[in-house]
Amino acid sequence: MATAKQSEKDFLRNYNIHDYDVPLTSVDLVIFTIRDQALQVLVVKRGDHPCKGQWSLPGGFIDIHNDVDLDGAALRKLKEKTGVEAPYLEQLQGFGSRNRDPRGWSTTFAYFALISSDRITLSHGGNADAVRWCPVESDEGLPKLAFDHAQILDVAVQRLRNKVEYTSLPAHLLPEEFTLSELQRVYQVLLGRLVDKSAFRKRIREGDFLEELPGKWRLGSNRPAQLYGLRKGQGTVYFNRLMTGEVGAK
Amino acid sequence: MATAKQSEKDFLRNYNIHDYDVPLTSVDLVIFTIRDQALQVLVVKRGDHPCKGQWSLPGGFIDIHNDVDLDGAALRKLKEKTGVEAPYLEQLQGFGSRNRDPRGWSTTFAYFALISSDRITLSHGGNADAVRWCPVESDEGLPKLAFDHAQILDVAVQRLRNKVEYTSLPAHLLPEEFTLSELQRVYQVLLGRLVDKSAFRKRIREGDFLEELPGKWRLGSNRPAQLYGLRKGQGTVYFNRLMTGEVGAK
DNA sequence: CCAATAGTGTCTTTTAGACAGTATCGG
DNA sequence: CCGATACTGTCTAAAAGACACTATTGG
Repeated sequence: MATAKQSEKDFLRNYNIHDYDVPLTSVDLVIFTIRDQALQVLVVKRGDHPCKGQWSLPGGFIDIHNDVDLDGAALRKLKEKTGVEAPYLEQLQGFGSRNRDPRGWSTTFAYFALISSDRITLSHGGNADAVRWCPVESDEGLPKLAFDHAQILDVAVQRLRNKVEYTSLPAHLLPEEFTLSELQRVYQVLLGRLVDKSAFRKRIREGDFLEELPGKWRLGSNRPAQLYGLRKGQGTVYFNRLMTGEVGAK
Repeated sequence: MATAKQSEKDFLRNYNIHDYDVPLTSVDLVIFTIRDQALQVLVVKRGDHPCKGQWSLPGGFIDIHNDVDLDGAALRKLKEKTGVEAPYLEQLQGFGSRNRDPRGWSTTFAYFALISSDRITLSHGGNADAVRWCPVESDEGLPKLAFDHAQILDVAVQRLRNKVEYTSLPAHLLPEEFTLSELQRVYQVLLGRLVDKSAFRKRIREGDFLEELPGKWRLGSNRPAQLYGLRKGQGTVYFNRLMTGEVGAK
């Protein structure tokens, strides 16, 4: 047994990754928010080669001396761009091919994040217009993205829209306190259709992931609205049916 | 404009990945099948360091000179181990950290595959018992796996069991021709519970992803059963509700 | 009082759930 | 005829869908 262990030790001592041809590895982020009643995504202007000057998703190489794991690397990059500490962050999908980066075979771990737009101050590196929000839908609003980032964004939007149908994810796009009507509007923006108020509220109530904030109200020139917050220590709720209804269908 | 292009060319000419510290990158496979009415997974005995002699999931480094993209790399490895060409293959999740491999910071793209056990002849490299199927459940059946492969397997099993509740995925675990009862048994094995026959068949019929094979029957000492096959050119079907029923609940 | 938005009640329609029943083979 | 498995029909219960109704503010 000592021999086998010794043999492994010898192997590791002699192992040098620089002897091999390996792909590049990065982490890229698709950071979503709701602004002006529309789904928007964060893009940055590249300051370095390759694709210098083009817009792209925020991201970059893994720093093997400082990053501990993939999630950590993604969180680090999110913090660098937005200052946000603990939003909703989920691994989206890996992408990798010999073509996607002119420097050679490269892979990326794409993450997608949901944040409330009012929690953020965009950190513009040196360049003043280096970071901005873009509406996902409008054809003129979204610039051509570097690398395969348009494809990554597509996959992310699909995944988000899909999950809206059966999860409580959209709540992460709102500030800490919000009304049910505000939440419903977010769902409607993401779904691209109106949903029935009564059915929506029944659904949310049964999901049981919100808590009423006692005595807190959104005031206006109408009936005050109860404020809610995400129930602590409760992850994403998966409903057991899709949201199939549409208002005015009959 | 010519200057910017030239600048990018100069940059790429001088770029050498060996100047940087990058992580290792591999692709690992969780290959599922149904054998003996149980969910089983393919494991291989490692022939090389590190973790030589330990069981692990099949996989290995990306070959940047021959692989075109991630999916291609995964398909190549699947073919090497099982000879299967076109099963159900889906990217599971990326894993990466400084600890998971003794050689240093490493990442892996885990895939999961579903295949029919009767389509396969395991290709035993040089070593006769280098590849085998293991039941996923039984505690004694599954050996300790190298690296973080136990965790990867866990995530894969969770994902599969989850998708069974609302997709047509389990059909890929059967041979080309099968009966509805056989399909129901697969669902039951994966769900770990019995489901009502009538409700099951209604669900499958409405999913409309199977086609009756006219004049083909499974015979026995009972009423013959209609054989079905997957409808061509139709991807996975997502039902809009979970399979909530349980037999004998009332 | 009116406009505007918040929130609830109720009837209808759909569909899953439960289980009993019929069908068709070999022996 | 019997055992076994395939397949269908029907009643019931529960939930979603549709929409009208009431509630409460500011002006």
